[in-house]
Amino acid sequence: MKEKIESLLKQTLEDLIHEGVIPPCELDIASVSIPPDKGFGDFASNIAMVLASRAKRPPRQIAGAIKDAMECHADIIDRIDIAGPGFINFYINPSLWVNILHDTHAKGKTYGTSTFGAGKKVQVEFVSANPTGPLHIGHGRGAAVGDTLARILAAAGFDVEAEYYINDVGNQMNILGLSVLSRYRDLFGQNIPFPATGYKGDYIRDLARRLSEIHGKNLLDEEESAAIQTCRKFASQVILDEIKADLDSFNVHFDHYFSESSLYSNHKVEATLDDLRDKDLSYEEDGALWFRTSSFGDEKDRVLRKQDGSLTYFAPDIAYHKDKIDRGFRQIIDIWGADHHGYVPRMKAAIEALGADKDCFHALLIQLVSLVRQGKPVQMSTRSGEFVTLKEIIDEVGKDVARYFFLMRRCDSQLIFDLDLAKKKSDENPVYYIQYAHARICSILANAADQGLLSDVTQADLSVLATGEDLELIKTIATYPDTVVSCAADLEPHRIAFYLLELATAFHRFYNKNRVISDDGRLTKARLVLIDAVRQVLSNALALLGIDAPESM
RNA sequence: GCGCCUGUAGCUCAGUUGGAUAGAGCAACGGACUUCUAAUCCGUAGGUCAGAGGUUCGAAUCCUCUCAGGCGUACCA
Repeated sequence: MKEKIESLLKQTLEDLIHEGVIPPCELDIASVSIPPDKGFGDFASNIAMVLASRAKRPPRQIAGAIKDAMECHADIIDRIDIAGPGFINFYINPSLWVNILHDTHAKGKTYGTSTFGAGKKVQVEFVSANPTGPLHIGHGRGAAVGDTLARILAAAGFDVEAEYYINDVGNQMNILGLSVLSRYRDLFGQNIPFPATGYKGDYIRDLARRLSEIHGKNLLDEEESAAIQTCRKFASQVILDEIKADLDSFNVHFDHYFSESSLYSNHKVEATLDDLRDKDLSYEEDGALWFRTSSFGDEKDRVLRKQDGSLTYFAPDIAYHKDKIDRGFRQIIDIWGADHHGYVPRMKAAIEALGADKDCFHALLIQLVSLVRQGKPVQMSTRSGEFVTLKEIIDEVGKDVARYFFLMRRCDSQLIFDLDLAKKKSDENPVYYIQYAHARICSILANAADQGLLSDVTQADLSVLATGEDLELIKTIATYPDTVVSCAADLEPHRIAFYLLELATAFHRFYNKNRVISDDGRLTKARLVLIDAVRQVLSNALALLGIDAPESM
């Protein structure tokens, strides 16, 4: 609908430029928006004000010329007003609005999808937590955002891949092995001081216990490095399996798990380092190998290989992103915790140095989540083992509430997750408000089915819906496809959460003021079509957030 | 010190990328169930958009400075 008005406006502008009424300009500036108040029509354009200084004529006069030229489209536009400093307000012919419902019905689950990103391969990489411990609440936000963003991009027509990068190489994995071995020895009375940097969570003791069930006390006799290896391998495998199970119960799905160690076994790290050296992008200094990231906007050069000969985290990460580029992704979206924001310039530099367009890389930074229980902040730290796991959150408040809470804020705004609030099954909880709207509709549809009213609704005369709350509902349904596109274009999934509230509100208001099933047969049929469309859109939008749409509550 | 994010109603947050009288939810107050689910609806009240300058027809939005909170500033990951 919006596009229709926009193209009409552009066409009119072109004609007026041709006639010399207004000076030449790019047609792109002719955009149409939904006004803040219903009194300003269905759509509005500020084009006359934008053109005013260029045309050296008052905006209202230009608006008048545009209005006169557009009034011939009476089949689409009911009325055109000029308001305020020079806004052009369009009132759409109600019979056109009503047609949206045919569209919703015909498209069903695909209503809201588009070809916006057609033909473009994008990758979203998220969570990517080290397999050194269970996922905690901070990972939960990244998981919900990443998974939802992937769903939104797919709905907008992109060819999307969701990927998890497993950091299964490096020092923290040895610390994990050492931590488990230490607890294992404890079980057999060997009291060796626990490593200062070790992981202290109870899950480490569980892993040690399970290891003892498999190996008995055999690991005590092994050489320490071999025993650490055994512990490490076992622990990371078990933990990764648990992470996958947690993600599954959170309705988060990945197309691909990418192992860091594969970069080594396929010699990709080596190849990348060679590549950088051959292009003179790296150099030796002070016994270390440096990458000239400062030539690409970073504030200083970065170390690839340390003095002790081992590689930094950065080195394989460059190889990893080179691999992403080689896989043909037009957009590479990394979802990171905001505490990693200092890492963005060097990754961008790396992308550019690798010869890719630096704008193809987006680091989406997710701000911190702090947990509040009974009004008090819950302290968390992975190393000390004091953290609330994602699994605990899901068990406590449910998957749907947890996902919605993570998705209802802009990513760059810090999130206070109030556990007591999340558990309340009341007005304070927006998730139930939205799901309740869906359940209510299902209930009405079931009633209608019992009365045999659903048989010939496709022939319903929808023109009876052209007023009041019925029309408001239709207009809200009509904005859904645009909302999905804007979320995909701006990488802002929270807008779907707000859209759902808006649609649920419009429905509840409609419900309280009107009856769907009434003595008026024509109106009943039309309204059954209407609420089924609302049900469909609620269900589609909830699916983007990975939240269930219950048929009864 | 430098860099990034945030600051909007008592609380939690939106604000379509510069547009019209700044909006929701919760909390407060007052109403609505003989009716398809009251986990709902309607009404009232609530604001120096942290502060000060600037840019222009027009600023919560863009620029500069100040203040406050968070994060970062590794040859850690």
